[in-house]
Amino acid sequence: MPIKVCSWNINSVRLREDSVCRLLSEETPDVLCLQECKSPEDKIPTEKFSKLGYKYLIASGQKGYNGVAILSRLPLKEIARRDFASLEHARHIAVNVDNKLNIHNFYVPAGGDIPDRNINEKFGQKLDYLSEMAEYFQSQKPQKSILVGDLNIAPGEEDVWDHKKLLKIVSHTPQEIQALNEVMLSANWVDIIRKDIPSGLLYSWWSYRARDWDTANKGRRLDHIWATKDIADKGYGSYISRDVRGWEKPSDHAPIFSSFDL
DNA sequence: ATGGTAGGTCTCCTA
Repeated sequence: MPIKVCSWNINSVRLREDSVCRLLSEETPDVLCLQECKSPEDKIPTEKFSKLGYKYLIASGQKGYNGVAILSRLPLKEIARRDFASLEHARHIAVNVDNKLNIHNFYVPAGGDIPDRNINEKFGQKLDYLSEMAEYFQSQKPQKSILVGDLNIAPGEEDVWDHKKLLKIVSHTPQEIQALNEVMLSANWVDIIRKDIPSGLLYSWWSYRARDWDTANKGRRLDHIWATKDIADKGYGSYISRDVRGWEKPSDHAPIFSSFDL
């Protein structure tokens, strides 16, 4: 049986509980990885998710900011939660799914506005976070693993609406793209979304600030699904549900999907 | 060059 995985920055799981239910009903992923839950673990709603068959939830939460969670209809076991860059932020959780594969769910720091760590502390924290991710995976040598989440970096020219205009904008600077590449090389991760959809513009995020996000289409591909090389060939059928960005009271991110035939 | 919108710990912080 293939396992269908979804990653979605929900921007408040409590405000968008019904949107999560709608996504689960319409897209039926086996595992849903959420970021920016903005909720302590014990205040994440569970009842409606459970009624839809998603009985397993493992989360790392905090009040007001950040927060990651994994919802599943297959059994989950927590295998890690780490405080990369010692920020004391809830930005990582890792689980084993049904003894078949491991999933790391990340919410990488956005990094502030100015891409210079001497002026902007947040940019430095983002780079540190990424280098500690790389160190971690270098020592772990993960296998049969998936890494998903809002990595807050759009690495490719076709992952942003204007490559040249965005080169100095946090999320698309060469420095961040290099740091993300180091993470990728640390465990031979393969970008499954781009393996399945190798060319063409592809976005998963559109700012709330655009007057008409759909027409302007100034998007970025900030959300990712990677797999270790040993199972990369088993990944298929990736897609991004752009329609979800147009739902009532939307998150600024669209959910992304890949399936794995394990 | 600027400012635009959204969410939560809500006149301030984060994205």
